[in-house]
Amino acid sequence: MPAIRKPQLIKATMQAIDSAGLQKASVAIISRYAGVSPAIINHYFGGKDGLLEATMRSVLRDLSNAVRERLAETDPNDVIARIKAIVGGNFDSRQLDSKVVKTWLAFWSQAMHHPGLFRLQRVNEQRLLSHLRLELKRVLEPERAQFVAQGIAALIDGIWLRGALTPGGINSELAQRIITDYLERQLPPNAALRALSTRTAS
Amino acid sequence: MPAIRKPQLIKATMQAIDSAGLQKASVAIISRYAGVSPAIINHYFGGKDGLLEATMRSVLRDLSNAVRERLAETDPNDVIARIKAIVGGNFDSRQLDSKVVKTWLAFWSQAMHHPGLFRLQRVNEQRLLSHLRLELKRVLEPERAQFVAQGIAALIDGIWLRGALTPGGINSELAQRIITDYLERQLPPNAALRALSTRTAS
DNA sequence: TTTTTAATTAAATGGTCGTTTAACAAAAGA
DNA sequence: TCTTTTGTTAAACGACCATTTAATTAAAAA
Repeated sequence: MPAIRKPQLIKATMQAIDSAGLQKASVAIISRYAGVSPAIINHYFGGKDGLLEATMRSVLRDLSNAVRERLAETDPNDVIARIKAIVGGNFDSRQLDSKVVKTWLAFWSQAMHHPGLFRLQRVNEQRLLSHLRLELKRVLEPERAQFVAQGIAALIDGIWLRGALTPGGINSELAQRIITDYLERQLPPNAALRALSTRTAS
Repeated sequence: MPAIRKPQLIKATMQAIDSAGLQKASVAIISRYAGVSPAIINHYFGGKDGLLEATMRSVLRDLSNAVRERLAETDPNDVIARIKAIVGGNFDSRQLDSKVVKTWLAFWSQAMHHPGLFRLQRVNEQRLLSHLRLELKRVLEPERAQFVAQGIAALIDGIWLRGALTPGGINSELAQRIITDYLERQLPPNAALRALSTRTAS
């Protein structure tokens, strides 16, 4: 099993979805993008369903990797910076090309009626929420942290959703400005300082 | 042409999408939900595409009607109340059942690759934005109004999107609380008063 | 080099798709 | 009532679908 084939087919799947839509992304079209025979999809993924699930997994993994990378190089005690890192990871330029955004939306819609994709989507959604809540709890009361986390998550997904239908795609800078602005108006005036002093006191 | 058929088929389409997804919503399945023959779809809508477009148009029309109704019975000079009316219309209980939300999302995803649906979606999106901007301009500077309008629109769509994958569906009360909270933190402290006094002075 | 295994494909299969055609039923008009 | 129009359907059509089979090519092992 050449290690090249799987990523190659996943990329071809995204191209097919980008240009024809999930509806018309048949194994014939996908394999044509990959320059291989249709039968090979069954050989590597056990069927079209397996390929689609792998493709969605790939999109979600890349996204959460972008978040993880940014969190890793952010001061563990700078709450505001950490939330901005989470947001920034969700608007990482590598993830914002049309191919990825359209695939993401197509799968979100598909997940409603596909248990495998549904579970994937849900796990990811919960992880985003809990990352946000974890940081927010250091500067807000727990229930308030939950509330704001939901607001930020809705903003992220809403901007992605609208970006999928905007000719120019997602405006990463504007997106982060909207969310940062939301965040700053939710935090107490000196939240950054308080978070730091809490740490030094413990 | 019995006037009953068209709405009947549109409703059947939403039922099919709700329970099987747009992918598997074939004319056979849709017509079975409507209790008629598959051929009748071509007779009334000229083809499956016509039915899908009519269904999307129906969903979007119902939504903007809900907004219009609420705006009509709101004081034209109470900016905050008017924005809340727009938001409330987008979370009207009549529009929030699974059938409608799933159909909405399926079409949003579909619109990316279907010029007819794309145009529909885009017109609606712009109308929401301009309704919001119009009101916000009375209490905020124009560019700030545009900024906040985008934030509110993203929150609305993001909450719908996330609601489509939440087992319990959209929590209308929480949704409106999140957006109202956002709005109030964006407005100057006495925005309501200022808007009113502007009117009485003109 | 020969043999064996792995990767790939062309072709065939059964199924479902959306649409069309031609026949049938029901209602409306004469 | 008889005729004509309208609404509806069953059946057939060709196209495309995902998947399987058996044959072919390429790589690895002997």
